[in-house]
Amino acid sequence: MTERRKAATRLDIARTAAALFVEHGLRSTRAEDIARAAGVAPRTFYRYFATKEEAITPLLAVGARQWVEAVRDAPSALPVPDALRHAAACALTPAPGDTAASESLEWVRSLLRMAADSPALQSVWNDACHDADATLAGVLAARAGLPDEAGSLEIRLTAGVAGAAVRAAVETWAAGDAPATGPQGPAALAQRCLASAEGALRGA
Amino acid sequence: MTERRKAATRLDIARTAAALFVEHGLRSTRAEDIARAAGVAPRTFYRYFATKEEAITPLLAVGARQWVEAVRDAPSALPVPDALRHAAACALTPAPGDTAASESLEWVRSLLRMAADSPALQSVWNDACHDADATLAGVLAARAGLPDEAGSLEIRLTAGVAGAAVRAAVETWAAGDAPATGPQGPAALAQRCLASAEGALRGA
DNA sequence: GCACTTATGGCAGATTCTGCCACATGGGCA
DNA sequence: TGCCCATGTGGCAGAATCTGCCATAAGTGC
Repeated sequence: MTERRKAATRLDIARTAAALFVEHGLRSTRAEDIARAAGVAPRTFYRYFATKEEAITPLLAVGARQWVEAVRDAPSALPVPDALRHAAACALTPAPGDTAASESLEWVRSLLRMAADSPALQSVWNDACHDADATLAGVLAARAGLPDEAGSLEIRLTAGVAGAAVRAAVETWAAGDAPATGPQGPAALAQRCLASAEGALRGA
Repeated sequence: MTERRKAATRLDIARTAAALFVEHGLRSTRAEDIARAAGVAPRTFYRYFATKEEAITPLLAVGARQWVEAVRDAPSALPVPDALRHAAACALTPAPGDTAASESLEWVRSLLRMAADSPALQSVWNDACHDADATLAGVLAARAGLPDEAGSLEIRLTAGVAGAAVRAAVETWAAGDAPATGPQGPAALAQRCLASAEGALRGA
């Protein structure tokens, strides 16, 4: 239960940080400001995040998390490429009326745009993508029946390629003005990318 | 000419930093220590690198640079997947007797192992890989005749997939004890990965 | 050799980050 | 319920990181 509390404050801090970054700019927002606005002590902030830029990680990771979990929960009879595509569609398509999901995607867009001229934020996004690749590799390994072999070259390659495909889709969407749903939305783009990459995804 | 000088000191600092990291550990090496050992002022160090971890970037990027340039210099008649494979083979195979290339690879191995238990170093590696993807996308766009469209979804996808393949190969090699040449070397692994991913590389 | 651009060094100071310890909070158990 | 303990939190001191500013030196072109 205490785990749940920690995750909640973690998300609280993340949302607070993102809001401050968007409102006042990344540069003129200090870690102390985020902490105060989030209602925690500076020392506590640094127990959750190593740097102020890292504070937005939970917001960037939520989509990836849903994707990976959807892959885990996909019927094991489904071929890997299909499981990846279906999971991406689920994770990146906000259900009509689900404002939380839509707003989550819009936050990602705002943050990615901000990251365009901030190496530190860009780095956070890179890390988030890499973490997603790593956990996806673990899920694919489990799916393949391998006990703990997320380190296998084939698994790593598949996870990396799938991750690159979804990443390209999300970044392309975020760079434009298309709505989160529809043919230019992240889900649709990811379908196309994963389809293009299908040949490289059969290896797992 | 001043450009060349700057690149030289940049590499100097990088080598100094890597040596200190390996010898005394990342934690107990301060930015000031690196600066002194490299013969520059701390203030100058921070003009080259934003953080002490970032100082190793040039060492991680040299291989990627060679790969991308080999792709650029490949005959334009060569299909993209073949160009990528051939370039990877050239960039990751140290010529017999070329101790510089071999040692460069060994440095990468040491640094990647150190990065295994240092989020900050891992982040630097992620950034290096992403930079490589981005420049590769530019080269592929030029190859395809597109004026400046490194931002096209297809190009980005291809570069991302190719980058993921080579990255998986290099990381797998670095995690093991295989020599830099031979069937378990990075070049050979990259060949296999790029071959597996070939289906996803025809899009450009 | 002379002007000029540009890199470097040094210093002050803001900010970031960490170690340490005391306190509070919340979950488990009698 | 009431106590106990594990654990999260706050506060403070201090180290390390990072930046702005200006003076100086180095090197670049005329």
